[in-house]
Amino acid sequence: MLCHTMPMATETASRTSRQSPDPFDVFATYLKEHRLRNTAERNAVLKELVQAKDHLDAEGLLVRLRKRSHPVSRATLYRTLDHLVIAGLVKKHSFGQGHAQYEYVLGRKHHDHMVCDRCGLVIEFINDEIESLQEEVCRQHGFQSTNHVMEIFGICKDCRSAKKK
Amino acid sequence: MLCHTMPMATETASRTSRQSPDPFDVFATYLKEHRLRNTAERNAVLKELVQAKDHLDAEGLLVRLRKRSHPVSRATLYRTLDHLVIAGLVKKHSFGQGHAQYEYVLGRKHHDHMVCDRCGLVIEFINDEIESLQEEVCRQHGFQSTNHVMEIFGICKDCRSAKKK
DNA sequence: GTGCATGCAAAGGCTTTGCATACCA
DNA sequence: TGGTATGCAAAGCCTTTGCATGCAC
Repeated sequence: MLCHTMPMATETASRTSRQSPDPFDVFATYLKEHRLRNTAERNAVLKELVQAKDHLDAEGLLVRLRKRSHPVSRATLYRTLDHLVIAGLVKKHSFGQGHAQYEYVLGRKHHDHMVCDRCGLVIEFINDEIESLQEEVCRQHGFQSTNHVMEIFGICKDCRSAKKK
Repeated sequence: MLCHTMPMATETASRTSRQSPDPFDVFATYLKEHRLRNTAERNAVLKELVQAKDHLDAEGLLVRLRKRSHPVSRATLYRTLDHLVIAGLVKKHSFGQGHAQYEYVLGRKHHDHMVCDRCGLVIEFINDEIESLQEEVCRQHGFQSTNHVMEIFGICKDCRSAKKK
């Protein structure tokens, strides 16, 4: 069975190739400007998100932090995530109903998501035409957009062929 | 307490210019097909959603039901909402973080939303070009879309001018 | 040293569930 | 009448918060 590893080229490129700002520097600056403290816990959370390839929820982050870097309490995790979102390093999504998912976005181009209802797979895609149409719509309504989300739910390629059998 | 569950003919007419299917009929059919019971509570919830112009959350529905038609318990409300979503009469959104919002959609064209971060205003819009681009993206990925959501967050016209003053 | 940050545990908000009773089919 | 639907209250889940202690600045 074929794997769908197709248009991820864009993604890998945007994350690694262009020299994007160092997340820890950016975070340090944010913390300084807001007179917040640069702690090991805060950096551990950021590190885990930078390393993660997928979207992670709070529980997943907690587990990884316990295993791999620096265990952190739930309270600190949530408080840190708030800062990371405000600082623009991380985006918060609510695909599934119930728990939020977090994604490291610094230096990455805006992208949208397809989410498989069956296996939970998240496919990212970029479509500039859609982006510019969105801006157009905002202009028409005098709406100043700060953020937008597009999510397509359905059944992914693999689940579709699995179903047929 | 009196509960009359039938003033729907007028309703449907006023809501849509095109003759769209009667929601109560559609629901009744759904219930019959699934061997579920056609109860006053279930119809009251549907009625409230049909009448509502805006997106409503569970709490808002509960309040309206208490005041205007037929009081319903939280448990029944949520259980009924699930059925309405499955039946395709209602869509569930999670704009705000925390509580879901419900919207009656039967016979309405698919549309997307702009949500004002300041005042909570929800503006609906339709853009066929975006729709077809979305379908195109799905085709490219072999993804079978069942639903999609586009939300633009930001500051609405009114809040922008209010801010300037 | 001064406060903010952390961790713990408890509380919060929304939603779901177990169980006895009510009522549709 | 049989068996689902309802309502109540309690529990679940994710997230936030209060408070004493710890640590960055």
